[in-house]
Amino acid sequence: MPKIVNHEEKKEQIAAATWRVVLRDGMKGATVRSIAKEADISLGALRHYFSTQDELLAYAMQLVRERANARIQDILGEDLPPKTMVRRILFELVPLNEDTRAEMDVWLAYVFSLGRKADSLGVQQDMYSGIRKVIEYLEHRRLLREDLDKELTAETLYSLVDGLAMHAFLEPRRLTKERIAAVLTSYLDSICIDE
Amino acid sequence: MPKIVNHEEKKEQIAAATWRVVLRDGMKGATVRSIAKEADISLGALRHYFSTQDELLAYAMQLVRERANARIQDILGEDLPPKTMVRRILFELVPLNEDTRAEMDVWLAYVFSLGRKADSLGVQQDMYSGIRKVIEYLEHRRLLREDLDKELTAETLYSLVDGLAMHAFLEPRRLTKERIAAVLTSYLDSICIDE
DNA sequence: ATTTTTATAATACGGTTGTGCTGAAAAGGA
DNA sequence: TCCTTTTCAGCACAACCGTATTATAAAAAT
Repeated sequence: MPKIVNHEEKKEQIAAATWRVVLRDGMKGATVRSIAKEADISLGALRHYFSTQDELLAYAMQLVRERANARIQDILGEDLPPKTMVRRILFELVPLNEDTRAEMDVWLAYVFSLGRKADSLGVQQDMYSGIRKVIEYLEHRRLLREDLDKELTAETLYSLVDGLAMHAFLEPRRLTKERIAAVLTSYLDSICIDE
Repeated sequence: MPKIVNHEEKKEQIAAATWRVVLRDGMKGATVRSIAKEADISLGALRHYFSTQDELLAYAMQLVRERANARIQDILGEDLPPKTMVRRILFELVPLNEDTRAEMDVWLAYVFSLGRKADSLGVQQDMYSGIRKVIEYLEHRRLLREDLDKELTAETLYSLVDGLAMHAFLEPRRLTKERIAAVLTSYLDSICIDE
């Protein structure tokens, strides 16, 4: 056997380089050459790990999803008051620090570059059902106002979260993280029973 | 003087071809060549109206904005009950028919392809202030619940509108227009005084 | 009819793209 | 030591990109 190199680790390094390039130059600048340069490897080496550009981008972007999922799973493992836990989870889906902001920006640039393919590729498919579960969790803990339509509330919260992420991308100077947090908190309060 | 050709009209035809290309192939496929082909003109003819690609795209996308603005101005000119007028305006900002959906999809693909330039270019500048005015209009007509923070409410509504547009783009099969209308209507009701 | 200006077409050019191909270097197993 | 397999580098190629240049056609103005 040849030189030992952790395949998965190397692929993640390349994915990280991909993120940096997308953040710096947008999806248009995310060429295989510039990514290889950013990762400080040759074009041939890059192609050894990803045989096509689509494969590379799909991997790099799926990794973004997995990271976000992992963070949410961590929060679910903690022992927190229900409403605090819900707020913490929602705060992970919205750009409140430089890391999550970078993740969101990369993700948004990618999904919108897919054009009409985004639907069939099923990007962000389990997001709505995830938000749905959050709402049901609130109801189960008797924290949700009882006059609300659960489906509509979930859809509203879901749109609110991604709308905030979108505006944080397009207008980062106007939409500060404090403002994002305030919007999300106030909406959460508005659908919860006040006590 | 030479052959008479309505300059502005021709540019709008080319812009329309640009929209079709972006919808079909995404921003990546929006090359000057494919746009010229879609508009059924030569590359040289295209270049006679737009000397650079950026200029063409900027024109085509600003036209999208102007169309939306014009539709809203039309509604403002009508004589409608205040809440109906507000709902009608919000419905123009969200993809509820094939035309507005196409407009939104093209617009979203464009602004996200700009990457970090979007902020400095000030795309969708006056959107927030526009929503702000809608909220103030509701308050002035004594329709807005008085316990609400106006700024936060405007920011929430703004994010909700664009979040819905975004999801209509990414998940058109799940998020039907009926559902979009229901979400927007229910949120509008929730911030208005019930009577 | 001739001039002049615009509209359009055709072609060219330098650069970049994704991807394929070849071969060498490296390193564990025999 | 030799062999096999992985890792990686480099180059090549065809296609496409945005833009520039040039030439032709058309039509209003003189």
